[in-house]
Amino acid sequence: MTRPPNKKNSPRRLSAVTPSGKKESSFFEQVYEVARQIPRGRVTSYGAIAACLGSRLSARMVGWAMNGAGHVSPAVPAHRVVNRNGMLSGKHHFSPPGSMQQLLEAEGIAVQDDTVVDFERLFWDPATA
DNA sequence: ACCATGACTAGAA
DNA sequence: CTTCTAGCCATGG
Repeated sequence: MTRPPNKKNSPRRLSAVTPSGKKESSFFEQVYEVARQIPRGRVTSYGAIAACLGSRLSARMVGWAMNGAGHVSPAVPAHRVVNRNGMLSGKHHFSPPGSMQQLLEAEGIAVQDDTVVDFERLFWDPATA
């Protein structure tokens, strides 16, 4: 299929706010949308979301986007997003930091040593949605 | 325009 | 097995 010489992929141009709460960015909004699709009691990894957006290498941007997940609406279940190890790498960004684990346990997800138990079993792939 | 940072990941030693 | 390095892309200064 002929793909127009688009310099960049512009899937959607929704308004979102950067972690700094300054302007809007589509990248963050895409991350928020995927994150909101995470079923309750399930978890996913930054790379999975990044891959769904097109570049799994941009997992850093996903995590960074989550920085603004706390001030967007509807709220984004950032606590369901962990790294590919199943570790709650971003728990330090919660307030309090232990709230992330508490939220996961409230959904039936066992967390031990800051790591999701049976992470592979609870893993939810956005591409499979 | 350039440099530094960031809730990551995969690969190499 | 563990530990380190490099790549990645977007935002801020």
